[in-house]
Amino acid sequence: MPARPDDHLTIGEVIRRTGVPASALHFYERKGLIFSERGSGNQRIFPRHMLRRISLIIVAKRLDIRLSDVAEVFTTLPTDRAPTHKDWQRVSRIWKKQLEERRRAIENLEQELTGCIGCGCLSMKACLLLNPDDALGGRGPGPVRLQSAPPP
Amino acid sequence: MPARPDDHLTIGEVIRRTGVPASALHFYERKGLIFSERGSGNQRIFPRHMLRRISLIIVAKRLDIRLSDVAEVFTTLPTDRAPTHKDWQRVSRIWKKQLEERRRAIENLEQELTGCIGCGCLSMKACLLLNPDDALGGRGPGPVRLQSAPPP
DNA sequence: ATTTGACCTCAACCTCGGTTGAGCTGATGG
DNA sequence: CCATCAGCTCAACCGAGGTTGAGGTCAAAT
Repeated sequence: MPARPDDHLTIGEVIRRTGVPASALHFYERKGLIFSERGSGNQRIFPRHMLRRISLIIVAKRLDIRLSDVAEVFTTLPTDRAPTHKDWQRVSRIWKKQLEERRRAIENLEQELTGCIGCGCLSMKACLLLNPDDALGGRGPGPVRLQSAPPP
Repeated sequence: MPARPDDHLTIGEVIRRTGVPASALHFYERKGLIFSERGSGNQRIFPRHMLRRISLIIVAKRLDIRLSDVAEVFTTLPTDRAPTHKDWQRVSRIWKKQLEERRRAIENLEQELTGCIGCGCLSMKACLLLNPDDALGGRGPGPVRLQSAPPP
């Protein structure tokens, strides 16, 4: 039973409370997502409010948000205390928008695919599925550049 | 101007028609998604109908379908001729279902997140966002195992 | 005769989100 | 005195989906 001050946790305690393994915590620390002080023997000592950040990382993982995006919103979070309810609302609304975007992208693909199921042409020059950002039509007949933008 | 028989293409021709770089074609071949005969100097000679398979791969990429899934549906495709319209319909309906599943998963997350924006507890033992497959409640009070299944 | 172009193979490298293992220290208990 | 545990660092590895580069071959053009 470590006689830690009540607002600091060892990595073992953090692991028990969050379920996040040490290797991942180390990793997050290296990425600057979380941070710790160090104890007498160089052990990590986490301020208790770090649990909140870790919760946010766990949520982000569920939402398939990349850690770099997490890092970005984390720059707007206080480092010396737990994020407030308002902080959470801001962050979660950002992430909700990302979800919405993803959903809309999928809905668009569903539309396209539905249209193309009946067609089935898969023509390299005419098929919408094969030519996403299709500016096709302004360039007259003939072969059309695929996949990459025209060179400048 | 290579005097190829009209139903066979060099890799260069395939690249020009599909926009897929040689490195990717090599890769797809190693993965068993496409195949080629070899010419006098060991060059790949692609049967023309291979363009259809490549189209399917391109579509799958747009849909964020993994190559292993593509490989799976490809086992149901003819290897000696182009897939028929029916083949395409079967495959595209499978992929459409995958899109639907993904959309529904996102919709669920959106729901959860919306619920949690107001709450903001992010409690390690009570928060739905943090405890996905929550069997919570059958196990009484006290700390609840996170992330991993209970040991057997 | 040689240079160019198209093609080949094989091995190494990249990102992302970590995991695994080797080898170390420092505190605690018997 | 020594074992054990908790923690540390650093380097290597995984899988997905390729890309990049070195070095070799072959045929056509100069």
